[in-house]
Amino acid sequence: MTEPSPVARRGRPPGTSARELEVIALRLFTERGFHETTVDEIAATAGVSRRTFFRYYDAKSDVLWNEFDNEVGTIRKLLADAPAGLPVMDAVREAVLAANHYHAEDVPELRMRMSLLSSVPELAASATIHYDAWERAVSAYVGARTGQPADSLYPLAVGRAVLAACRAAYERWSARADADLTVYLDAALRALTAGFADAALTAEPSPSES
Amino acid sequence: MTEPSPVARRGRPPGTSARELEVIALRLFTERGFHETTVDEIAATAGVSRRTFFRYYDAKSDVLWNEFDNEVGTIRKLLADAPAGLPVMDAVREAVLAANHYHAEDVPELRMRMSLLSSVPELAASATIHYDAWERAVSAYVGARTGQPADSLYPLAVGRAVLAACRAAYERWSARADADLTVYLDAALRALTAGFADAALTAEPSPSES
DNA sequence: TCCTTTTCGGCACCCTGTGACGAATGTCAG
DNA sequence: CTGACATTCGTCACAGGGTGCCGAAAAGGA
Repeated sequence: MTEPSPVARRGRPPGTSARELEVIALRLFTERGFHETTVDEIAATAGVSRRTFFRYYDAKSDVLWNEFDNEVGTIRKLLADAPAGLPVMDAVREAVLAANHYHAEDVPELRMRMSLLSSVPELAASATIHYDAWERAVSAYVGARTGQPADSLYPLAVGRAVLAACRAAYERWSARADADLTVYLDAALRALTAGFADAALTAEPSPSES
Repeated sequence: MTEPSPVARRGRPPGTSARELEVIALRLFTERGFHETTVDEIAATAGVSRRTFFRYYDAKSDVLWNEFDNEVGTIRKLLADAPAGLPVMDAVREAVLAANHYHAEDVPELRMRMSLLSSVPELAASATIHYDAWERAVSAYVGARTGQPADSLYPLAVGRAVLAACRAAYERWSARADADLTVYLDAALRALTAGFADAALTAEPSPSES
């Protein structure tokens, strides 16, 4: 992501990386379960000490939120470049969809991560803090477009409701695995923009390629 | 709440109650902060041991979710009694508003609790599990009314989006304290049902009686 | 070789949460 | 009054998450 410096650095070289810890943790969590895997085991597998793990991540659960946190920056950028004439909710939907196009080779890992995040209560709880930044990215855009403070009722409600719809889409996609993630996201966000007026318009996506 | 048995019970009488622990914890959290207050201190103030606290609540943070958990039952009941002719989203909005009428004397405590729940990250994280039951109450109703499984995309999205809008209302009410909570809830839910089409319809409530 | 920089490891410590088990405190039956 | 029963409580031990502290390790640069 950010390695424009193949130049030799100064101090002792890192013994691992945030990404390596993430991959190892995801594997161990999937194999043995989240609660059954201790931070010591993750660190030991990576060949570092427990103390070092907590230098890369503030909490055990944070190790699975790397990619999601990156998505926030992507959405901010997409919203900033959205055409000013586009209706607000359309701009939001398109930005969210664009930020959720994954390469086919990344899908299996994405599935595992989402499966854990929705099935393990402790991980679901850790979501709140990370969701917050995502919501505020949307709220900030909506506030700017409507000329209201980002923390007033309308932008706040939009930001949270949009994430709520996306979470529903994530969850159904994760459970069914029969269509592209963006199909679910599009359906949920269109239903939201329609005020959930007609349930028939939001039937489950029909099977297609994943 | 449930004390239809003034008859003498059998074993050793309880040394405290869930409610007493809640009041004590709320006071200590407000005075010293959540993280700065240990479970030992709460228990000691109530005159019981730490182990006993965890017999009343599964986690330190659960102590502030008592009332909210009760609200879920109320909403379920209100939705069950909603007239079948009423549009789904209207029924949901009316049920939520009815469940959030508080006596004036309960408002200060409600404010303190909500203030903590939204300002302390650790408490915000604990919200997920409790919100889940709330969302499922709405999803179940929406699923029943639309003839879809409660865990399919549309009911799921509605349940979560409704809660999201309510949380935005809770937060603004908590921050401004200038109008009745139901005014904020009504505004947020109407904006949601309108698909967030017109921001002007969702200006902040103007000052009135609290 | 010595200095600076950066990361790492180990240790001590506090707190949350849980299981086990016996003691405390009440009612009820005889 | 006494013993059986039921329910809650307190103590203890323990695993694990998370943090502050400090010296050691491993690099580059002068």
